[in-house]
Amino acid sequence: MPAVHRGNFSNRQTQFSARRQKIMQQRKSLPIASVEKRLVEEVRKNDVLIIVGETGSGKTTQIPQFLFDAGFCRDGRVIGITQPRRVAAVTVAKRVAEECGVELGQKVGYSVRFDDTTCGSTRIKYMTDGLLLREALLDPYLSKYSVIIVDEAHERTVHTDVLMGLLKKVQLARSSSVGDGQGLNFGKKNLKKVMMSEKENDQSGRFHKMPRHEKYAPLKLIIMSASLDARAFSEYFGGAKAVHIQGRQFPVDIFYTRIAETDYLDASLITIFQIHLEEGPGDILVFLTGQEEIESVERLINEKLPQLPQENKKLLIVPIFAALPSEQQMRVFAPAPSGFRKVILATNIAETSVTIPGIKYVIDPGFVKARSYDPGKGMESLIIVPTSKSQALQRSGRAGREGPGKCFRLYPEKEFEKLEDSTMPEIMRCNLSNVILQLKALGVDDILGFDFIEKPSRAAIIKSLEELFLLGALTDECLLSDPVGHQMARLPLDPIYSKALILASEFNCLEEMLITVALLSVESIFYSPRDKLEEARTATKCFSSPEGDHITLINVYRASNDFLEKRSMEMGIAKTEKVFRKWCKDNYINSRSLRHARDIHKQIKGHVEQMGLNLSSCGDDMLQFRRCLAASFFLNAAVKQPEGTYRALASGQVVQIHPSSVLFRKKPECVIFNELVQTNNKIKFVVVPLNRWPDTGNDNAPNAMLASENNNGWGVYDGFSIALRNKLETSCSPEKMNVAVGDGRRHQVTVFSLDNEKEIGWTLENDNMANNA
DNA sequence: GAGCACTGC
Repeated sequence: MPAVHRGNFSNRQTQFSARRQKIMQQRKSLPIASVEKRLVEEVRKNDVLIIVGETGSGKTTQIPQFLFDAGFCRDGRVIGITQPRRVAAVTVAKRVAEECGVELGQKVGYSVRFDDTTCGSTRIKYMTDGLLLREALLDPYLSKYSVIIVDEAHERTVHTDVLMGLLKKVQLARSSSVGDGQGLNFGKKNLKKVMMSEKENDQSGRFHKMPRHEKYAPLKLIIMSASLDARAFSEYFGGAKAVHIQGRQFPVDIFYTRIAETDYLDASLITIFQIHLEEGPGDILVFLTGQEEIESVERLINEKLPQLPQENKKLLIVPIFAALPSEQQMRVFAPAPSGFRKVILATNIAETSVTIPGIKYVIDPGFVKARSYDPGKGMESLIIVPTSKSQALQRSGRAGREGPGKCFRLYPEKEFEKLEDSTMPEIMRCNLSNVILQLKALGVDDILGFDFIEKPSRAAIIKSLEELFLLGALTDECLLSDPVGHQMARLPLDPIYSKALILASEFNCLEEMLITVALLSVESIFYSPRDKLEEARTATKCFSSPEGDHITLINVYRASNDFLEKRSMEMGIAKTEKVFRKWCKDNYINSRSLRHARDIHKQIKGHVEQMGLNLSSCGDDMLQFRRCLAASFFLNAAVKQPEGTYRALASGQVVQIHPSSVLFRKKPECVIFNELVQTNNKIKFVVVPLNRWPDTGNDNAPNAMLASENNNGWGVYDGFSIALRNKLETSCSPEKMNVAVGDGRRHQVTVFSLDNEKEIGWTLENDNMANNA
């Protein structure tokens, strides 16, 4: 290897200082630079400050540096900045470390799940909002922070919403009514009162005043938001002051159609060609609602393209959506070949998560596929709905990042005025079980009285409280149970998965359950592109198990493990990584999803080991594992009906097994499922991974299924407990069962024995359950 | 024999 010449070195020095100088200039030219003094002054004067910063103002990178320079990190305290997304936390931290001229992970660092670069001397810490929530579990007063900045608050993720409610309490606790160091006690409520009283008021959320405690210095809060939503935040924080910072965005001309379009896909197609033929150079970004639309528009363009004159055929179509393998996603960043115009067909991923360079034209049909949750049916749905005004603004802004742009909204201007101002916050349309479990763990006992910026419906809260109760996470008084509730709250998983792990420890199949919940926690690991459906099916067939999807998933995981172990002994890590991706590709497995599942597996394994759970394997005894699945997922049980559909026991909802399940044809008598999804308003269903009900039994652990005629009861009788909707629970043994029934009505209950799937009748009456069989 | 936007711990 040639020696490094002195000349080389000083050359690098020069390059380095040239870069520093450039960074200094860039910093100074940001719109925010001129208001540094004023901003710092406002932070000193106000405990809560709302900062409305337009795109390109530099607020995210500059404000933490201003506050650091103004002395907000004295005495080793930290400025924390939260982001809704990992990429943002990582990239912004890298940029700020460079601007400060320090090594990443020292004065400036980031912390996201699976990746923490911070150390004891970190003073400016970028992180995801969910991670700060987790931190609060260990340190309820967030004592090391002097300032917490919640960035992108207008996006209103569940984490952001919960965080703001929590920060409001922490701030109060750290200034006037400081707690006694035992956590934030916000008042206790009795479960029965909570569930039964319809006249709850919101007063109960105020927590007990406690003597002033000198231990904690006051906490400054900064909420950064886009303009439309600033007022809501200000009101929530008692009329907090809002300041506005100019951005640096190029003008975008907005065009509307004269009349409403009946077919927005067709309209998109026409607009694409219109821009291509009539407008100057620049790439086009089209917002569509999903993979299916993207693929069909791509096909339509390619069909029309040959009809164009030779000189106009230079159009490059690039799709992007989250489920697309990373290598294909990367294609959007590559510049189009000379003379070509790039047309990017994207889902919402291009709205905030991915910034694509070179966009001059945006086509916005005005629709989005949105998830919502019906607490009554316990069912999620994905439905195409109109965007909100702020979403439309966000989309059009994508055309003005590098120069003036144009946005074509495929609806009339008067329709825009009718749109909602902002998208409904996620917390209003999701299952709250996880949120509630975390709040309980943070010492918030009265969920109905919690000061949410926007309170979820009472029905949704009650439903989730009930679910947590049935899982054993809450006591009769609606407090976190010990140890189960506390253990569940510690695990970064859906509560039902956490419970499954705890039970698996008793069933001696924790290793199998760890693999299962890791894989259930990620996006599907099976990748089947439409044009290669048959090949994909053949490839995945060798993993599939007649015992259900859960066991099929375990088979894939074990196969990938075997492959990795064998290869990593033969070759280095880098090479292993490469052949691993090849292995995934050959088997039609999404390597990104599998990698993600492996990360989760590793993290959760660490947690359960710390918790002292019994990390054992049931080996090839899958019956034991299926018993454990039945006992864990009893809330998600369904039984076959005469006509071949299924009835979900918890809700009575009629559902069907999704064709992607290995049990789709088999149609076993009883199943447990992983999710219930309704798509596009039809009487659909989707029951993803299923476990076939065990068909051979074991006298010592007689698992059975309970289903009452009027859908009021459900549960799995596993020799330990029966859970019944409407009044809950009791312990029992096979011989003697005492089931408390609050409404005093007679319930006809059917028990499906696992031995031979035969039915045994039970009558449930008041507090007694008598065997009818 | 159908299809699932996007994040996050």
